[in-house]
Amino acid sequence: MSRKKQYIEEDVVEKAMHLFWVKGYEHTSLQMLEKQMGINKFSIYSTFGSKDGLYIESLKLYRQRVGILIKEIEASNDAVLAIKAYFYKFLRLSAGNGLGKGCFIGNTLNEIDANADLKIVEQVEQFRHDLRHVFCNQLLLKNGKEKKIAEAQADYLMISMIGLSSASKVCTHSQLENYIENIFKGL
Amino acid sequence: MSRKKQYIEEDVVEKAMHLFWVKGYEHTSLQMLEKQMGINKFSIYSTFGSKDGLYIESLKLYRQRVGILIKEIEASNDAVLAIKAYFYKFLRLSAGNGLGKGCFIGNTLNEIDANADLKIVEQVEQFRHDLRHVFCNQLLLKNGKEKKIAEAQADYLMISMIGLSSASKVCTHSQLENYIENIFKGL
DNA sequence: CTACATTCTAACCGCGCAGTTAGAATGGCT
DNA sequence: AGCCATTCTAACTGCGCGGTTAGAATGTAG
Repeated sequence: MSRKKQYIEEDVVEKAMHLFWVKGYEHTSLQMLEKQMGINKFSIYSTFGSKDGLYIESLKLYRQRVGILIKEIEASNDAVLAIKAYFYKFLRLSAGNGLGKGCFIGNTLNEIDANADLKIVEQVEQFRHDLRHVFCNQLLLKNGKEKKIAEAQADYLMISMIGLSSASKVCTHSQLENYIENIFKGL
Repeated sequence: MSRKKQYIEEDVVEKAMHLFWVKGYEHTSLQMLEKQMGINKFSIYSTFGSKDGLYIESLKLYRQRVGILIKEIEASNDAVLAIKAYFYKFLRLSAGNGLGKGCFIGNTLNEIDANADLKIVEQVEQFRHDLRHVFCNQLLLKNGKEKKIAEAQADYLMISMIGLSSASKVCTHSQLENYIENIFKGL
C-alpha cells in the first residue's frame, strides 16, 4: 500500500499542542508549526485539513491528558480535597521554566470571540461542561451536599479554575498557592 | 494656524477603546478602527503614531475610567465591603447585551505574550500594581489587618478579579454573583 | 486676498499569513 | 523487478494586514 507516513500522528499533534498552548492560535503560524512538528505544510494539510483542524486535534489531546487528572477526582471519596488536589496538579501541568502556560482550554476561552470556529467552541464548552459535571456530582455524592449547594459550589470552583489558569501565567507560585488556599477556605 | 482637526481626540479614543475591548488587539484591524472612529488611517497615524500607540491611549483611558471606581474604595471605611462593591461595579462596567466584555486590562493580560510592546506591558503592570496597592492599603488601614494577612488577601483578591474578568465573558449573571459571594465568604 | 501650515482623501506598498499544487521520492504490493 | 498509491519537497498564490505618501481641501494669520 505505497509509502508510509514518516511521523506518528500523536507525536506531531503533541508538538503542535505545546506550541498552541504557549503562543495561542493566532500567534502560531504554519511556519512555526512546520518547524516544531518536523513536517511540512503539505503533510499538515493532508492529515489535519486546516490550521483549525490541527488546533482541534490539539484540544482533544489536551482534554485527554487532563481527563486523567479528572478521573482522579472521581476516584477520591472526599470531593473538596480531591478538587483542591486537582488545582495543584493543574499548576504542575501549567508550570514551565518561570511563568506558567495556563490551561490550554482556558487560553482558548480567552482568545476566541463570537465568530470563532464552532468546532473549537464545542471543545471548550464540552470541557467546561464535563469538569463542572464532575465537580457537582462529586460534591453531591462524596460530600453529601444538597443539590443547589453543590451546583453553586461547582460554578464557583469552575470560575476559580478559570482565574487560576490566567493567574498561573503572571503570578508567582506562592501567590498561586495562597490563592488556592483561599478558594477552599469557605467550602 | 492652518486647518483644524475635525474630531475630538478623546471621542475617537473612546470609540477605539470599545472596539479593542470587545475584539482584542489582534482581531481589531485598522479598517475597523477607521470605520468605528469615523476618521481614516492617515489621521490615526498622524495623531497616535501606530496601532500600538492608539491601543496604549485606549488603555490609559480605560485606567482613567476605572480609576474613579478605585477611588471609591479608598473613600470607604470598610475595605472588604468596598472591594466587594468594586467587584459588582466592575460587572456593570463589563456588561453588554448578553455576555460581558471582561476587563479591558484583563483581556490585554490574556492576549499579550513575552514579545509584546513594552509600553503595553507597562500599562497592564501599572494597573495591577495600583489596584493591589489599594486593596492592600485599605485592608491594612480600614480593617486593621496585619501586613502579611493584608498582602495575602490583596493577592487573593487580585487573582479573583482576573478570574471575574474572564468569567464575565462566558457566565451568567447569577453564576457571577454566586462567584463573588463565595470569594468574600472567607474574608 | 494671498500664503502656507496642517488635515484629509484615497491610492498604494511590502510582508507574512493560510492554503495550494506540480512533480520527485518512497515503499508495499504482485 | 516494476507498478502505483501515497507522502514529501519546495515553489507558488491570493489576501488582508499595518503602515506610507502624494496631492487636494481647508482654515488661520498677515
